[in-house]
Amino acid sequence: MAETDTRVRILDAAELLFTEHGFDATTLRQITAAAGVNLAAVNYHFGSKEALIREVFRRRLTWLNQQRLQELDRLEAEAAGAPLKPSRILEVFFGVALKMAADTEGGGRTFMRLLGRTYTKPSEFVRGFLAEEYAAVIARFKAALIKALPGVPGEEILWRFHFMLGAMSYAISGVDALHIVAQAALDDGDAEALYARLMSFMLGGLRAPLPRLPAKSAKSPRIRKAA
Amino acid sequence: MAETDTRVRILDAAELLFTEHGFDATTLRQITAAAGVNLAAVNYHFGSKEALIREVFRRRLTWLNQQRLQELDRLEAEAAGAPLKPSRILEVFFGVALKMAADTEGGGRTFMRLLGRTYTKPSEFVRGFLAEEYAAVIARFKAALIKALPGVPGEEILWRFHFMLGAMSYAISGVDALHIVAQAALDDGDAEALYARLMSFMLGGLRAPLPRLPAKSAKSPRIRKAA
DNA sequence: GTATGATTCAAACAATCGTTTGAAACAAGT
DNA sequence: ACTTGTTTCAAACGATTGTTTGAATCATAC
Repeated sequence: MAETDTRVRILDAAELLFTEHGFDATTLRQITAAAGVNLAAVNYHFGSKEALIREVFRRRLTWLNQQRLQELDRLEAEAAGAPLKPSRILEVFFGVALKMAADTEGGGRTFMRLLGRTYTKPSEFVRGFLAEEYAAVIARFKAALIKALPGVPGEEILWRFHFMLGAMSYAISGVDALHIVAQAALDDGDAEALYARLMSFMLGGLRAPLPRLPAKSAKSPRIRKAA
Repeated sequence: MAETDTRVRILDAAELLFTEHGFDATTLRQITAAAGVNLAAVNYHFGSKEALIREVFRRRLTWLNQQRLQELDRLEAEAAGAPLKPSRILEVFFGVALKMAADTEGGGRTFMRLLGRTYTKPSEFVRGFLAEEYAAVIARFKAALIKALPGVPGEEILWRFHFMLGAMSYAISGVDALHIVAQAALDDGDAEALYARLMSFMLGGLRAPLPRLPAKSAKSPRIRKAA
C-alpha cells in the first residue's frame, strides 16, 4: 500500500508544482514537502528528477492518446470507408483533451495545463518521448483529415492543425494570457462552454478560404529564407 | 561607446539564450560568456538577473506596441469614424508581430519566439509589466473589433481573440510542436506564406458561426460586458 | 523470534547558482 | 600629472541545487 502510495503522491505533487512554476524552478524539496515524503524518495523511486518529469507525462499521455485512437477507430468503423466529417474528427481529437482538461478533481486539468505549456518550450529531453508518444496519433488524424477534406492541400491542413493546437493550448493553459486580454472577468471555468467556443472557432478556421500565397517557387524541400 | 556596447551585447546574448533554454536554465555565466564580458557586468549594468529579464522584454515590447497603436491610429483616421473591416484590424495587430518575427537579422525573430513562449508561462514578476505593457494596446484593439463586429457578442470576440493569440504563438514559437505535427518537413522559413496562412485561418475562426452554448449553469451569475 | 528485502529517514555530498567585493584599468577634465 | 568618476576584472561569498549515503524502520515469510 505505502509502496505505490509514495510514488503517486510524488507524481501528483510534482505535476501540480511543475504546472505552477515550471520544471527548473521546482525543487525536489518542494515536491517532497508537498507530497509529505522524504527528500530521498524521489531518487529512490524514480532515479532522478529528469526521470520523474518523464513519468509525470507518461502516465497521463499514454491514456490520453489511447483514448483518442480508440474513438477514432470507432468512428471510422461506423463510417465503413466513407470519409468522415471534419467536425467529427476534431471533436474526437480535441474533445478528449478538453474532457481531460475539465477534470478538476483527478488532476487532469492540472496536467493539460502543464502539457499545453510544455509544447511551446519542450526541454531537450522531453521533446524526444513527446514526439514518440504523439507520432502514431498525429499520423492517424492527419490521414483522416486529409481524407475528409479532399479539396484542401495536405500542407495547408497540417498548418491549420498546427494553428488549432495553438488555440487549444491557449484555451487550456493560457489563463494568464486570457486575463491580460480580458481585463474584465471571463468565465474560464465552464468547460462545456469553452469546448463549444473553441470548436466553432477551429471549424471556422479549418474551413476558411485558402490563403492567396505569395509567388511560390517550385516546391523544393530545401527552401530556406535567405538571411 | 564601450559604455552601451556591453549592455547591448548582454541583452542580445540573454535574449538568445533565454529563448533557447528558458529563464531559469540560463545562467549569468552562460550569458556573459556568450557576450564576451565579465560575469559581474550583469549586476553592474542591470542590478540583477530579474532586472535583466525585464529589460530584454522592455526594449522590444514598447516598440512593438507603439507600432501597433500607430498603425491603428492611421487606419481609424482614414476611416473617419466608420467601423473598420475586421480583417484590417487583425492585419495590423498580427501583421506587426509577424513582421517582427520575420526579422532574422535584428533579433526580432528570436524575441518573438521568446515572447510567444512566455505568454503561456509568465513568471510571477514578468506577468506584471507584461500586462502593463499590453493594457493600452489590448483595450484599443478590443474596442475596434467590437465596433467592427456589431453582430457578435463582446464576450465571444474576446475568446476568439484569445484563440488567435494562441494560434499566432504556435505559428511563431511553436516550431517544436510543428515538427511533431508534420513529421514531413514544412517550410517554416517563409514568413510571407506563414502570414497569409495564419491570417486566413484566423479570419475564418473570427467569422465562424456562433457556438451553441450549453444551458448556462446558474451557480454564479457572470457579469456581461456591455459594449 | 528471526532473517530478508524493501522502504524511509536525517545528514551530508559536491556542484552550481546569483551576487558581492575591492582592486585594477580606463576616460576625461583641470 | 593629478583627480574624479565610470567600467572591468578575478576571486570569493553564502545559499541552494540534485544526488548519495548508511543506518533505522517496516513488512513479510520461515
